[in-house]
This record gives sequence, C-alpha cells and structure tokens, in this order.
Amino acid sequence: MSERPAPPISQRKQPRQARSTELVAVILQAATQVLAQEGAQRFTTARVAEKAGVSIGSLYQYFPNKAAILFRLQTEEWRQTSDLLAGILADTRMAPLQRLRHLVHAFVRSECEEAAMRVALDDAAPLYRDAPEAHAAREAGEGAFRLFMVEVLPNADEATQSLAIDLIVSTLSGVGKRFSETPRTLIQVAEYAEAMADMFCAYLTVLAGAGGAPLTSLGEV
Amino acid sequence: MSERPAPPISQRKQPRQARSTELVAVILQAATQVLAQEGAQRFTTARVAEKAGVSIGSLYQYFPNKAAILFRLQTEEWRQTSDLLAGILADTRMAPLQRLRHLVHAFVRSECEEAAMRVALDDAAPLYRDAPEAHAAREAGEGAFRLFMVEVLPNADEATQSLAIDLIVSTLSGVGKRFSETPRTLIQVAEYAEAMADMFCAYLTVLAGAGGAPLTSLGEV
Amino acid sequence: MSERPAPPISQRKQPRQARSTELVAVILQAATQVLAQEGAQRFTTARVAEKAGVSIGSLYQYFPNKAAILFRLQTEEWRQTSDLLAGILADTRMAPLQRLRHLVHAFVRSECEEAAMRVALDDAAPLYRDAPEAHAAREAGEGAFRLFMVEVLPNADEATQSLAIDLIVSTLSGVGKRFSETPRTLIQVAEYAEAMADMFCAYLTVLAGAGGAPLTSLGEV
Amino acid sequence: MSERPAPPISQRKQPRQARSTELVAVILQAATQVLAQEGAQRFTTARVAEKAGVSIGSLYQYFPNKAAILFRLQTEEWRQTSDLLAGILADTRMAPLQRLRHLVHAFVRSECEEAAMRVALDDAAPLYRDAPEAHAAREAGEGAFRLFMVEVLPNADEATQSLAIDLIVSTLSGVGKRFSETPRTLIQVAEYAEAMADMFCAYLTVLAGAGGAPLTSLGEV
DNA sequence: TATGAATGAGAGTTCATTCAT
DNA sequence: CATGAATGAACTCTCATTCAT
Repeated sequence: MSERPAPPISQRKQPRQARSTELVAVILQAATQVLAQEGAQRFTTARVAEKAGVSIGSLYQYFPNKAAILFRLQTEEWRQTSDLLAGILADTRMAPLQRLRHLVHAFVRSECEEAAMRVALDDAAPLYRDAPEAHAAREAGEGAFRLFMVEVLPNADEATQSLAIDLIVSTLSGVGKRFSETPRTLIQVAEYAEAMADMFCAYLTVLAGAGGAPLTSLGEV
Repeated sequence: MSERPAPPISQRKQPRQARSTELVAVILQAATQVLAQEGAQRFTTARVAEKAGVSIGSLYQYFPNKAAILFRLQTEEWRQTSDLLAGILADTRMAPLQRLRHLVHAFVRSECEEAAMRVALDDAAPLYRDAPEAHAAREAGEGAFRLFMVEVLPNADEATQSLAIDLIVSTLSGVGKRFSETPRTLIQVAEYAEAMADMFCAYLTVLAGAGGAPLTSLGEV
Repeated sequence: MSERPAPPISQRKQPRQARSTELVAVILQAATQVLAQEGAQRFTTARVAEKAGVSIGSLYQYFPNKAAILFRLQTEEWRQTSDLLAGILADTRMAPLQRLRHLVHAFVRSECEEAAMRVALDDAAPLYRDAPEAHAAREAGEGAFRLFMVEVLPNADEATQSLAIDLIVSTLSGVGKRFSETPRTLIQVAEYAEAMADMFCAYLTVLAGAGGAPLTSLGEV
Repeated sequence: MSERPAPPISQRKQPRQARSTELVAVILQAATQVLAQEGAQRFTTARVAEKAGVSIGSLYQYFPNKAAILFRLQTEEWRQTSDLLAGILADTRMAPLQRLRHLVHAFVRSECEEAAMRVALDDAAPLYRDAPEAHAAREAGEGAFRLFMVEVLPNADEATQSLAIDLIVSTLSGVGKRFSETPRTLIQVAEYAEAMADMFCAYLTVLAGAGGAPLTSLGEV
C-alpha cells in the first residue's frame, strides 16, 4: 500500500444533547441502508444525508468525513458480533467445545443475515481500516476469547493461546465473509458451520492433548 | 449489494504480433506497480498507461476497461498460486498431510511476499469479482485439491470432500489475506503457517477417522 | 437504431430559492448561446458551464445530464411556439382558414428567427427525443389544434381530424425546419408561408366539402 | 451554426480497378448495416471497417473521412428515391395527379422500410450536409418534378412551379421522416400517404385553377 | 497497396468537502 | 446550529486519423 495519510476518523463532537444522539443514530441508520442497497461504490455522503433526511452540512457536523461513518458502522458491527460471541462463550452450562460449536453456528448465521451490508462494508474497508482506532476495535473483539482459551487450553502458554485465538477469529471472519458472499440456504449454512466447528474442535483437541490436558470429548452437538 | 451490471472483462483483442504481446506484458507490469505503490484507490487507467509509457488509447486497445486489467492481474495471481499448490500436492514422495503442511507454509509465505499488491488487488475485487469469468478462475484453483482429498479421505463421500476442500481453500485465502495485511517477520510467518497446518491436519485426521480410514500420523514436520 | 436506454431527463432538483431559479436561467441562457454559436457537435456541458460562469458541478446539480439541458431548451421552444399558435387559432375574430394562414406565416417567421439555434437543437434531437417526457411535450403541442379542427371540419370523424392535425403539424415543423436551414429574406419567408397556407387551406376545404359542411371561402388573405 | 469548415467529402480516388469498386461497395454495405444497427451515435469508422472485413487503413484509402462515407450513403439514398419517383412521374399512362398520389404512397412506403437506417442517416446529417456536394445532390432530386409540374401547371410561371416543387418535396421528405420515426402498420402507412396525397392534390388543383388551366379531376384513386 | 497499432485530446459525469447565509 | 449551493479535480472511456511496417 502507499502513503495513505490515515484520515482522522474519531467523532467530531460528543453529542451531549438528546437531539444530537438521535441525529447520529438516524445518520448511521441511513448509512446502513445506503450501504446495503447501493453498495460500497455508490456509498456517498450525499446519498446518506438524503436518506437520513438531513443536510450534508449537518452530517459533517457529526462525522469529520466519509470514512468516519463507515468506521462507526464497522465498530457497531464488531460490537454486536462480540457481544453475541462473548455471550455464548460465557455460558458455562455447556461444555467448552460445544460452546465453540454453538458460536460458529451463530456467527455464520449472523454473517449470512444482512450479507449485502457486510459485503459492502468490507468492500469499503480500504477507506477506514488504516485508521489507528480500527486496530483497537478489532482487538477488543478478540478479548472474549481470552478466558475461553484459558479454559480450553489451561496448560498451553500464552503464545499458543494467542495464536489459536488469532487463527480461529481470522478463520471465522475471513471464511464467514467469503461464504456469505453468495446466497445460501439455511441447510447450507448449518452444514458449513458444522464443518468449520469440526475443524476448530479437532484443532483445539489436538492442542489440548499436546499441551497435556486431555479433553474428554470433541464436543459433538 | 445492488445490481451491478457485470462489465465485459475478457480481452479485447488477441495480440497476434510479438509487439502486441509485449505491450500487454508492459501494461500488466505497470499495473502491478501502480497497484502495489499507489493502492487500489489510486489505481487509474491513466496512471497505468503513464507508468507503462503507453498512451491510454493503446491501453484500451488491449483491455476493454479497468476491471479487465485487474482481472488479468488476479488471474495471473491465481494461476501462479494454483501451480505452486498443485505442484506440492502432487509430490507423492511426502505423506499426504506432510504435503498439506508444506503447502500451507508455501502459501502463507507467498501471500506475504508482494503483500501490498495482493492487498490492493483484494481491495479492488468489487470491480471484477462479479464477472462470470472470475468464478471460473476461482473454481479452477480448487481443482488441484480434488485428487488430494480422494487420497486423504478415500472413504468419505463427495459432499464431505467438497466441503473440506472449500473450507480449507477459503481458510487459506481468507486467513492468509488477513495475516498478510500487516508486515510479518519470517518467524511469525512460519509460526502462523504451522498453526494453520496443525488445524487442517487435525481436522482431516478426525474426518478420516470418522470416514473409516485411519491415518497413521498427523504429519508433523 | 439500436436500444438506447433512454436517459432520465427530468430536472434534478426543484430550485426553491430565487438564487437557484436564476442559476437555472443563466445555464439555459448559456446553453442557448453555445448551441447557436457552436452547433450541436460542440455543445458540451463544460462549454455551457463556462459560458454560464458556473462550475460544472453546479450545472450538474440542476440538470442530471446533457440531454436534460437540451430537452429543457426544446421544451421551452415548444411551449413558446404552442402559445404563439394557440393564441392565433383561438382568435375567433378571424375566419378559421384565415387564422390558419396567419398561423403559418407566424410559424415560418418564428422558425427563421434564431434559425441557428433551432437547427442545432434539431441536430441534437437524438440525445433527448427518446425520453418519455419528450413525447408528452410533443403531444401537448398538438392540443391547440383540436378545437380548431372541430370548428373547421365539424362533420368529419375524429380519425380524419387527427390525421389532418398530424399532417399539418408535421408539415409545419418538418418543412419549416428544412426551410429555415438556409438563410432567407423576409420576402422569401412570406412567399413560402403563403404557399404552405395555400396548401393547407386547399386541403381542408376539400376535406370539409367531402365531410359535408361546405366552406364559403378559401380564406384568402 | 458556427464556422464548421465544411470537410472535403469527395472520393479520394476513382477506383479504376474492379477490386477497388468492389471494396467501396463492401464498405458502403457495411456502413449501411452499422448505421441501421448501431445508430448514428455509434457509427464509427472502426466499426464500419470491422464489419466490412477491411482494415481501417484501406477504408481511408477510398474515403477521406467519416463524413464522406455518410455522404455517399445519403447520395445513394437520394438517387434510389429519385429513380423511384422519376419513374412514377414519367408514367404517362396515369393521369398526373394519380401519378402524384401513387408517388406519395410509394415514397412513404419506402421511407418506412429501412426506417432505422434512414433515421440514423438523418441524425448524422450535421456531419455531411454542409459540404457543397450535398446541395447539388439534393437539387438533382428535384429535377424529376420539373417536367411534371409543367404538365400539371402549364400556365403557372416558373416561380410558382418552383415553389410548389420545393414545398411538395420538402413536405414529402420532412413529413415522411417524422412519420417513419415510429413503427407503423401497412394500414397506417396507406392512410397517411392517402391524406398527404389528398393535400397535394387539393393544392395543385387550386393552383391550376388560379393559374387558369382547370383540372378535370382531383385524381382520386 | 494494405495493414492495424498508436495516438491523445476531449467527452460526460461524480463526489467529498466547504462556507456564506 | 443548520443548510445546501458551489466547487473543480479526477475519473473512465471513445474515436478520427496517421504512418511505420
């Protein structure tokens, strides 16, 4: 890549008034629609403002530039997904690997819903991904996995755990994205998720075995 | 995404004279440089023509539009990678899973070389990925895995094999892309590839076990 | 002709502020000049914007594309002509055929004024004539003739009346256009108009006779 | 219109060899097809050369520029039409006005055949009509009417005859062109032609009466 | 004589952002 | 605070014509 001078992406003003918060929400809502309906290529500030029923001037009062809007959308996306995954991983009523299996299914399903918007958001990634804030947001998403990994691989060192997390998270998002690019039936979704879960479970089982702590089951659902 | 009317992407004229073939090569060469140095955003036909030392008119004699240039670049990329992987998979002197392990290392390494260009090519994907030619090119890439899977999972039905291929190929490219987005040391590359190979081997071992044909080793290098 | 996908030609935004209305007027004014002075071939949005003393961006805020500007010009033209003709036809102080004679003179005279601009507008017709809005505008122009024909050919059926209207309107515009392509003296204009009026009057007189209601005079001026 | 420096339109070389004549014919044939199928806008020398199976270089050996091709097409068109009309007018077995009526039908019918090509040729008129050669060609078309008018209006002075010719020829071509712009059924064609013939006959009858020589019939078919 | 690669000015159109009102 | 008119560089792509081979 070249010297793209990572644009200032943080919000221009903290909306303290209720009206402002509302406005930001309206804009983001509109942005989501524009992205899903028109695609990344045709995602323009003018279109977002129009769909939001707001003047471009106002839009620029709450977002310093186009990238900032996309970044907020992406952040929101990550937060929602993180919450979803964290909730599943924290449910200790299930065996660890069953939770993982459950998680994979939930994730793939969620990727396929609103696929259009997610694909478009990904297409627009070059516009916002180089901002420093973006890295922070992404690492936050991995946080939920930390405790889980300690639970599954108690004897592994931290480097191994980190690698496993990175690998699983990357696979989830990378493969999930690719998979959701083409329309899928519910059955296809389930089959694919199942296969992915198989792969993760096999991997973690092996890791656990190598690391010393045997796992009693592969967590078949 | 919306109804993008998939532009015609195939080559405009078959260069019959040596001079023309050379010109196409020069243009593609320039395109590669522009992509790597300037990024997808600043990849313009004018810049490519200029860097190639050719008039835009000439450029458009050999490529019907910008997308076609990118598509050619991507095709070339896929072909190289396919050849690399196919060569490794076909080397029956190694045990199957060792070949896979070898393949993963080679792939991740190759992804990290010319990372800038590959990332940019990916950023530009929206411009060419919807073309029918693109799907064909991608499926060709998976061909090399077919025989390998028959060898590794002889007792699995075809659906299972296909799913495994899809999953592994998707993981390789999706995760590889993500991994190569940030600069990596050779050690990081090796570690990451090793982890990914572990994951694949664990998965295939389990699958083989379930399908009936036991694998004697996990193929540790 | 092939499938030209009829571009959207309607106005882009209703100018609500006086300033905007003025701007549209300025642009149309400039467009008229460019068309008359440079011809259809060299009628470009850039030239219009420059002559209007306006940035191209502004121009495109009020007109979705080049065709829309030309269409507006043509519409204006049609409206003016329609008003002129309707006013003459509605003046019941004159005998019907005398009104027609008067109309022909007025029309040919008006065609020869600003001939350059009209010819150029006609040259540009391929750019706007396929738009649905254009058909509506043209039919509106024929409306003024309806009542007149009922008056002149009271006993003719509607089909005959429509045919006569179509024929006369087409002759007026087609022949008028051709005639005005070369510069003419006032005398030539009068002579030609007189001949055309003779033709129309002779035709309608015969039609009226055939339809049963005799006309007392041929309406010689 | 502006100072368009009327391009040199005459043929570049008189093809004395059979092969050359053939080549010119092939090019004109291809030009006709391109014009009809692609429209005036997309009528390019490259496309013509390709459809003719000839190199652009060769094309430019026989035609000095694009306008010259169009001009040849138009000339051919006029010649064919002139022949058609002259043949009908010269057929003294019919009464004069019946010949005229016949002529109108034949002309309108011929305009509606190959309408696409004729409309396109007309759209392209700005490119060739300012050449001096074009005027000559057009006047030649009117020649056929001279003798006819002497026959129909023997007592009228030459100015009156010329005016009548001009008017009728202009109406024929102007109205015919307009009429053929939209697809028509054979019945519509016949009705319209009949109405136009009525108009011409009525006009000439009146003229003949005013000029002194009575016509016995209006030439109803 | 025939070829067809090469040219490059110029076309229409978009869009992020600013700033006077 | 809100508005939305104004900007103009930048983009993709076309095409008549030439001229070295």
